Amino acid sequence: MDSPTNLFSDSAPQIHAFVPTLSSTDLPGVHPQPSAGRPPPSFRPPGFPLIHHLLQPGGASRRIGGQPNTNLSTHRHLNNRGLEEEGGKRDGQLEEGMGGGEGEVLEGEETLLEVKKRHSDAALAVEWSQDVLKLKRMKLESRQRNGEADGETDEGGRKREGGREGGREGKRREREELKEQLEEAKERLQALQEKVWRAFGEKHMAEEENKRRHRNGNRRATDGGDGDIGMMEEEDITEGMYDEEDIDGGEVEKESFSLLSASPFNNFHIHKRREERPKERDGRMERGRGGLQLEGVMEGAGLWLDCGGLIGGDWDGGVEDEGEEGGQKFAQALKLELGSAVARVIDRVLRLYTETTDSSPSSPPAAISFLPSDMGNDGGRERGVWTGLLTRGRGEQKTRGKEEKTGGQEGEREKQLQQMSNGSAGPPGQSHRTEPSDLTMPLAVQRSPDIRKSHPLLGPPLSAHLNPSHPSLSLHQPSLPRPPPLSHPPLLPPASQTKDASSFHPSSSSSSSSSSSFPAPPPPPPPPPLPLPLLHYSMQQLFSRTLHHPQLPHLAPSRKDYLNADPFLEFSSHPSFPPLPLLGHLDPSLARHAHGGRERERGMRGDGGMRGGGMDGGELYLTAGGTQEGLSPCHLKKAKLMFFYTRYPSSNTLKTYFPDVKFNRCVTSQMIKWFSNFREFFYIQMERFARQAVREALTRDGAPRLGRENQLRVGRDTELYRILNMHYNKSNVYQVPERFIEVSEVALREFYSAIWTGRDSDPCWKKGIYKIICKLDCPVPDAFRLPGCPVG
DNA sequence: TCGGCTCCTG
DNA sequence: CAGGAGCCGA
Repeated sequence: MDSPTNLFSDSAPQIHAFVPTLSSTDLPGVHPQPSAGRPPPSFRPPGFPLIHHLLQPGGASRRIGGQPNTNLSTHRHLNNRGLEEEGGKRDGQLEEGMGGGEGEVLEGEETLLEVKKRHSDAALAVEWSQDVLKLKRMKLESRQRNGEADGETDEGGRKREGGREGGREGKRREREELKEQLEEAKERLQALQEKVWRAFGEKHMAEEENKRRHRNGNRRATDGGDGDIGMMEEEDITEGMYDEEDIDGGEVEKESFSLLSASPFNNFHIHKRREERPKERDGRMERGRGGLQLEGVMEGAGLWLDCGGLIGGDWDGGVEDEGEEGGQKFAQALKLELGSAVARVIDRVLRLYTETTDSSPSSPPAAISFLPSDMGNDGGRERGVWTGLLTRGRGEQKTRGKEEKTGGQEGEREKQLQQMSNGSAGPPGQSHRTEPSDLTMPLAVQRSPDIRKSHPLLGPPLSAHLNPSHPSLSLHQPSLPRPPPLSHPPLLPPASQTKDASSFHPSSSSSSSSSSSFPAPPPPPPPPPLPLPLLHYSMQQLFSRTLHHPQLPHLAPSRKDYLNADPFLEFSSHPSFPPLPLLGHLDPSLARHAHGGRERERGMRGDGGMRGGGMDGGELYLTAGGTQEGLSPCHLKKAKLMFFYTRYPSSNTLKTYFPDVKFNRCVTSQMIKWFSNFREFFYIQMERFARQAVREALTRDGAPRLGRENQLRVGRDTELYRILNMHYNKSNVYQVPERFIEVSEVALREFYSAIWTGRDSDPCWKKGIYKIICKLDCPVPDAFRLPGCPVG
């Protein structure tokens, strides 16, 4: 978890995919030129298939050459492209041909496979390519017939039977036609092949041909054969092919630069790519040019595909025939154009929005959120941050020293705060609390830098990826020295500590001061489970507002006002976090589940509800006097944030910081129970990571040294930090105070020490640790004294 | 006796 | 996260 800038910088390439410079014509895979020499027979302007794709609601990813339904869809496309001219007479060959001539195919395929196994050198590539072209053609023919059959199931078996009869009659003639077409296609494709060959070099093409040939063999076996090619033992081979394709089909497809199969927009591949992206990024430049360009295409596509069923949907999967390539290219071009256009619109809207919020007088300066987290000095600075959020200028008074010196003033201030909270007008933020659904890491990784800059209050991201060139980095990565911890001397790791640190320390610290000087970005932390590109997020935002609350747009102008009115809302209603996790995929019905049943049952509304009406579930708990009989989810979130400062709050402390709660025995117990649960989680994690560290220390070198303890740290780039942040600061809109990190480190080391020395055999071994941690509480920032929910 | 805490369970 | 049991100290 590190500076937010880093994560956004990391996502920059993907965002670039939307900039106009990457228009569809610039994309190699979309460029019309490569298809110039392609056999045109089956190409049609894919108007209908395109729309068909766009209208695919499910967005289910389809694997190439995979399941029958995949083929069905593809066949329909072929059907729709006017291949009907060959008519029902071809239907008859669907089964007939498969039974008749497939043997040759398989024999040839066996031969090819054998050859492929024996010879991998480039010299065979050309020869193979001819075979591939042939097979491609066969496959296409087969698909056409299959499409005839599959695409018209509505008409029942009658037409099929009729077609079968017609097929018998014209069987001979059609074979001749097919052969002619095959020859024609061969020639054209061969010419094209030579072009490609020249362009990309023999070796590369040889490999690609090898792969493609293999894959084509698979598909042909899968799809059934042509009329002039026999079929035998198909099942066995096909099964094998399926297996093989399951295993490495995606890789083959990804690596191949196949002009015959320009279908890089494959969900499977995209997702696979995303998983590999971190480690691939470095090596990508070293790949063949074709591969590199294809990467660009795929990256761009990935963003759209991530929009789930919105538009990417079903259209990319498995379309691989040259006959469809034109349509595919058209679809890709349109998709990219749409993508860039929508992205521009979204960017504009977001820019407008963020300008209004940034220019609002009560908005904190951008730098404030990235103040060096030197809460270690007592949290005073952090308090300043919070106070700055609440009321401009008040934060300046909040240095620790001043507070101690001006206790009387603070008392007055507290009175004022209490008045604010109990005033008849009601706390401004009370009615605007929000419950943003959080998707911390994934978003953070891929959110736009612009967004991030405009919303500096976002918590630190997890990733340690840096883009030092990013303009905001200098602002937000101050080089202030890390403050000394309060009570416990920090067991700062030695400078030499690196990779062999414990797993909760996956990389060098980039937090605060020590990290910014690291020359090279540390190894990336565990990748977020669901990276969310900006577009996805933006679309989610737009859809969550428009779909859930279509009336919202007209409320947009007033947003600035109520933002100013409620400082908490600076966090809570911030659009920087999607209201819906990726799960939703822009589908409101799905997104509804993402908020969790309990909160909804309690009257907690989704993000949109709060924004639209300024209502919040918390209001349901309000009594006439402005306090609540019960505890709302907002209170829970606030309590979690308070846990960053105090692990063992007293009842009085709780009453002080929850002025809007009407405390009774039950409520107090519940809140105390909350903190008890917080502690439990905290200690469980500490113990878990400490044990892991001990294990690793033992396995690392047979003679473990206690010096390893020095590597026990909880930097913002560690897994432990990520877990803690996710638990207590799920929406990640609050900057975890450095103080808490230090406390966590102390706890971790205490656990480690206890486990290391075997003290954990004592049933009460944790009590001593509890006692230590108990003393490390620090004052909660005054901002928490305000009623309401700080971050939603 | 009561409040608070930990531990366990669901 | 809540509920309950058990423990401890005021």
